[in-house]
Amino acid sequence: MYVGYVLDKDSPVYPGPARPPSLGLGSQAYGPPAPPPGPPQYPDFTSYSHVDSAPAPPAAWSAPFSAPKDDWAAAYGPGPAAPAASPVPLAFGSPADFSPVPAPPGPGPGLLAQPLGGPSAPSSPGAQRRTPYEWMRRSVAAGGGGGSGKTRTKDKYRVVYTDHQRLELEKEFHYSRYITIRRKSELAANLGLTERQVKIWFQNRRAKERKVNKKKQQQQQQQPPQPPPPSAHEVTPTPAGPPLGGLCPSSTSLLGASSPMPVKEEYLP
DNA sequence: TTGTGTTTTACGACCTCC
DNA sequence: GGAGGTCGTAAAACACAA
Repeated sequence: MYVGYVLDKDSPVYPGPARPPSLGLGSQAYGPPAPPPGPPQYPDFTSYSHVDSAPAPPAAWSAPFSAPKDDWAAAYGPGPAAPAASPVPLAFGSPADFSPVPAPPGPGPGLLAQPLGGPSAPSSPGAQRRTPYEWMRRSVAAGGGGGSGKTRTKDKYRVVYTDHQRLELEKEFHYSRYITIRRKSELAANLGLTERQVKIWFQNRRAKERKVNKKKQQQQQQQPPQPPPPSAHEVTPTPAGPPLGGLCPSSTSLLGASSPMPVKEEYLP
C-alpha cells in the first residue's frame, strides 16, 4: 500500500482554523486527509468532517516548523526548544485539554513532559504511574551522555511517551490514519518528538488497529450470525467496506460514546 | 514479590511510487 | 535512490493474578 504521494505535499495544508473544536486542536489546519489507496480500511473514521475548504496557507507556513532532523540528538539531547514556548502558531485546543505545558524546571530539555493538569492531577491512570519526566530521564540516561551506540540488542531503550504526546497523536490519528508530511513536522515539533518517531507511531498505530479489527472479525466469524446491532455507528470495518468518508457522520463526536473506535478511557475528557 | 500476558516503542526487510 | 507503506519482531514498560 502506497500513500506517500497522496499526502498533500504541495497542497495547502495549514490554511487556518480548520480543525473542529471538538478535537481541541485549535488553529491547526489540515489539507484534505490522505486517503489510503486501495480498499478502505477505516471507513469508520474517514468521514470526519473537518473543514478542508479553508483558504490557502500562508507561504510562511514552513518557516516555524523547521522540525529537527531525525537524529537522536535532536530528540533526546539537551536541545530543541520547548514546544510550549515556541512561537509556533499552534495551540492544542481547549485549556481543559491542553493547557500550555510549562517547561519542566531544571536542566532537562524543555519538552512536553508535564502531564496534563500538572503533577498533582494526572490525566489518566497511566499518568499516575509515571513520573512526569520519566521518559526524558530514561532517554537521557539511555542516551548516555551523547553516546551514539544505541543498538537494538545492546543498550536498547525505548521511551515512553507522555500522556500528552499520546493524546495528541491519538487525536491526529482519529483525524486521519495517514499523517501528512507537514502535519508530521508540525506535530513532531510541538510534541518534542522527531518526525521519525511520529511516523513510526502512526505505523504502529495503524498496525494496532488492523490487529484489533482482525480480532473483531475473527470473533464475529466464530459467533453465529446475529441480527445487526441497533447502533448505526457500531461499524466493524472490513477490507471490503465502503469508500472512505461514508459512514461516520460528521457530527459524531470522536470522543463520544458512539465513536466507532473505542477511545481509551485515559483519553476521554 | 513474582510470574505471566499485554501493550508500547523501535527497527529491519521488503515493496511501491516518483 | 529516497520516502513511506506493511509486516514481523524485539524488548521495555506495564497490568494483574497468584
